[in-house]
Amino acid sequence: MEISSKYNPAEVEDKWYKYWMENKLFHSEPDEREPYTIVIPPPNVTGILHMGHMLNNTIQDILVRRARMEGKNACWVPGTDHASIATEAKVVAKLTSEGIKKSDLTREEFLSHAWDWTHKHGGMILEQLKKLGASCDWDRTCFTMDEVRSESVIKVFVDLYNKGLIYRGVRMVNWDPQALTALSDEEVVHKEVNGKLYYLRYRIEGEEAYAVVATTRPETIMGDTAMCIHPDNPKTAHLKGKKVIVPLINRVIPVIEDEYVDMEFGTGCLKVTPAHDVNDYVLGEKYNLPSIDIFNDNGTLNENGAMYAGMDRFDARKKIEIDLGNAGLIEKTEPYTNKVGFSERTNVVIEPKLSMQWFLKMEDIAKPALDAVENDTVKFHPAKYKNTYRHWMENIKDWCISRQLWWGHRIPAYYLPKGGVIVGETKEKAYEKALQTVDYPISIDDLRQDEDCLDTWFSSWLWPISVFDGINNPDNPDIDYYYPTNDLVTGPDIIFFWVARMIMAGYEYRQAPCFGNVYFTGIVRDIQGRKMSKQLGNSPDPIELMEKHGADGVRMGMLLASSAGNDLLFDESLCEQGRNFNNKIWNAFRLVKGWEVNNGTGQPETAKIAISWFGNVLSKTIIELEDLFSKYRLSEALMTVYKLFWDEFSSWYLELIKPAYQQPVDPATYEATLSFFDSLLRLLHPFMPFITEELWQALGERKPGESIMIARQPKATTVDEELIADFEITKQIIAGIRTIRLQKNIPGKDELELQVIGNHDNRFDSAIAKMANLSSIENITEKSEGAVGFLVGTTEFAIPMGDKIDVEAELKKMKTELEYCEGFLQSVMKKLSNERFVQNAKPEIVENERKKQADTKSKIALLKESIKALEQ
RNA sequence: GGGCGUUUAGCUCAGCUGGUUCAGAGCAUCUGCCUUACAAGCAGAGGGUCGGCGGUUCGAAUCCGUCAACGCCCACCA
Repeated sequence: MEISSKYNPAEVEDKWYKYWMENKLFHSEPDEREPYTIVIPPPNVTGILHMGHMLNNTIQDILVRRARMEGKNACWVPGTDHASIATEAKVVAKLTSEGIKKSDLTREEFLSHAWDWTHKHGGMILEQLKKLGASCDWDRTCFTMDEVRSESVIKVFVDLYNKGLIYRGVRMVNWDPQALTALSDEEVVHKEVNGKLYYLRYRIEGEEAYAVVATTRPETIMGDTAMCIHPDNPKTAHLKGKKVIVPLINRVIPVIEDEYVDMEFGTGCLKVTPAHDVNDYVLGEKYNLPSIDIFNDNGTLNENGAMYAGMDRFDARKKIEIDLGNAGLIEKTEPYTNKVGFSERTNVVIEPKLSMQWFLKMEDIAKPALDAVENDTVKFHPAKYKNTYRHWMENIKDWCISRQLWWGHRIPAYYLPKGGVIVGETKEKAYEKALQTVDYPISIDDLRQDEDCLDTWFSSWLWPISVFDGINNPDNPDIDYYYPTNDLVTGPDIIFFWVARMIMAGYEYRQAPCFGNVYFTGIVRDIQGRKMSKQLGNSPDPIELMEKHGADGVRMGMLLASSAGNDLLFDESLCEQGRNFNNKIWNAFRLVKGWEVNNGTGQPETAKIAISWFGNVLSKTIIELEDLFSKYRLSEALMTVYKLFWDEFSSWYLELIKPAYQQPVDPATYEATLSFFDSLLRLLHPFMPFITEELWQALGERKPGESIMIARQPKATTVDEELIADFEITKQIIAGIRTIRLQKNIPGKDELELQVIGNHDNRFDSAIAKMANLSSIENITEKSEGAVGFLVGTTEFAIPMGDKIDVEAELKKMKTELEYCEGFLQSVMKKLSNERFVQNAKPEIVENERKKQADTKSKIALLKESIKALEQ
């Protein structure tokens, strides 16, 4: 049969993915086997695949496929996230482009647009994951806003409310003036911004003097309700008990004293704007100050902004600077860098704003979740993230869970006509409850549902439970079987958003951890170490990459770059390495399958050696791999299999057993080789699913529906370490001869004679002869004249050269070697003559040094002899 | 401002509890080969005083201190 010398992924990948799907090989149902469960970190429903997804899902697929091949009942649940704020923003933008304003639509109309959008663009990312080979159980695909998940979210909200853990209150929250919603602290990113520090003059009431205040936000002076000084600050002591006048608007405000004020900063005077600064808010509470809100929700100034009403906050800042300057009320300005909060989603400057929001009390539910990670019930890989986690959990603040959005789970709270709120899973249930609590007649239509919806993470945190319907039906067979899940693979950037909260939900609703291990991937960066981003245009399109290099090639490229716990610098050339490896496997297969088997052919000695040696190397590697997988060192595991296939199997084993051109192979060797190949494909399968399936199917007779996917991982047998070590010496001898060939320009076709001086194990001589193309191997006592030699251990090997020898070059080489050996011997002797070393060091260490000493001495003797012989 | 982490070959990284798997791997580089599986390949080779300084020890890439550079997380100093 004629097979191309290049592997063509495009021809095989879709075929096998279809085959796996048709045979339901991804699907899992509870049975008597041990379960292995992963839930996917749900990507945004309308998102498209980027390199971060590629990495994350490649890792999950490797873990799932490996577990499946270990005989576990593997289940990888896929799904998507409704991504409340991001999706709503996209829908609003789309409507705007069509000339439709959100404010002109009813909630129902808007949601209908949002669902249209979701159905049109949704789920594409899951289709893309199939290209990667992801072995998800697609029959279990979930969406955070589908019926079961929505019901779960509402149920949990009601439950937590009834437990007294959810409350409603006016708090200072992070307000996004573009998305027009509150955000949790985690959704705010602080960035350094170059701005100005303004020194503003506040006239002291009844005096001609001024008190000067330093601020970065002069536009907020209209909201000032006090000035604050430190009680012990001599510089500001003259202001005690006085009142000052707010510039421009001439409102009189008191001077209060609090130790919060930093005496060193600015002028020692602080303007207090309780409505627009978190610290000022605290001061306002403490001293019972009025709070004047000067902003509209969209960041423009309201009627409290006096002559600036209607202006955008940043325009107002510029205008007020001019006006204050003209009025002589700015003492000076200086350049100033400070940290400003930005919305993670819309990237606009966050405005601290007082508003009524829903909160979840965190302290109690955080406790078991903190312990679980501390005592490794939930293990973090790498463990360094335990510190980050602990710090956050120990300082946890209540979670603002309400969002002023429509796209999401609407808060199941219903307001009564005469005040008060009832929380219930449905309006009907709330109404029933209301009838019991109010003493006036009401109809169900009198109940008005809260307009807000819940933070997206309020549904994601239930994910490991809700995908198995464990909230609505806590005793169903799926949740009993699959929960707790085994591994979670995600990025450290969402450790607080998601990971921590899932662990909390796990303890709150299952009294058990939601997963055993969390594998944190690094961030995918480009080769220069920059984050991949649309703006930079440095992010390759994953689909194009897979079309170019094959999914297996890209998977390998991703993994090669991702050493455990570090960011990865991704470069397309890594995929080329993956593709090259695919070709290597492909061609090894072509070689083996091209052989003719002849029952009459006897098994050569070299083949026997090769089979025995490689069997041991294989077993040894299998054991190594088990260890690496147990530590989640996947990149190293891949490298280990890579070297096993490329170096040990292809370069050594296959070359050893390869019959002469157009000669048949004996059946015993052929069978052994097929069996090794089979094992190698199984070891490789979790990393490169497509090519391994293609070749495994062609390697032997397969029944319909059979697949390498559900074959077992090969098992290790006992390992003969000594045999492996001895063969390593054989490799060195062969390499030594090859080096001489190269140096002396002797073609591979020319047969050589090998002379051995000293101890030599001749078990592998036939292998040496074959691999180095020798006509004879001879034990002699003295190297013949005109032979070029090399040392392996303390044994000398030599090739007679006749007149080809370059005496000068040989001498130089040997003298260099001698010099090195003498230096080495000296350092060993120095150690051994140190009494404290001999006394204190472990006996085997000392023994080792003695052996080094003896070996080096005999080497030196050999070299000296050879040099003497040459010099004659 | 606090906390954590990183620094080992040109690049990306392994080196756990100090001493033969201690100076390693892959890629890149260099040399010679189109040898009938594979030139996207084969064979071979070179390359690092383990960030700087100090200490502990018979012995330090490994433990301690300190400095430097870089990265990440957290924090209300206007």
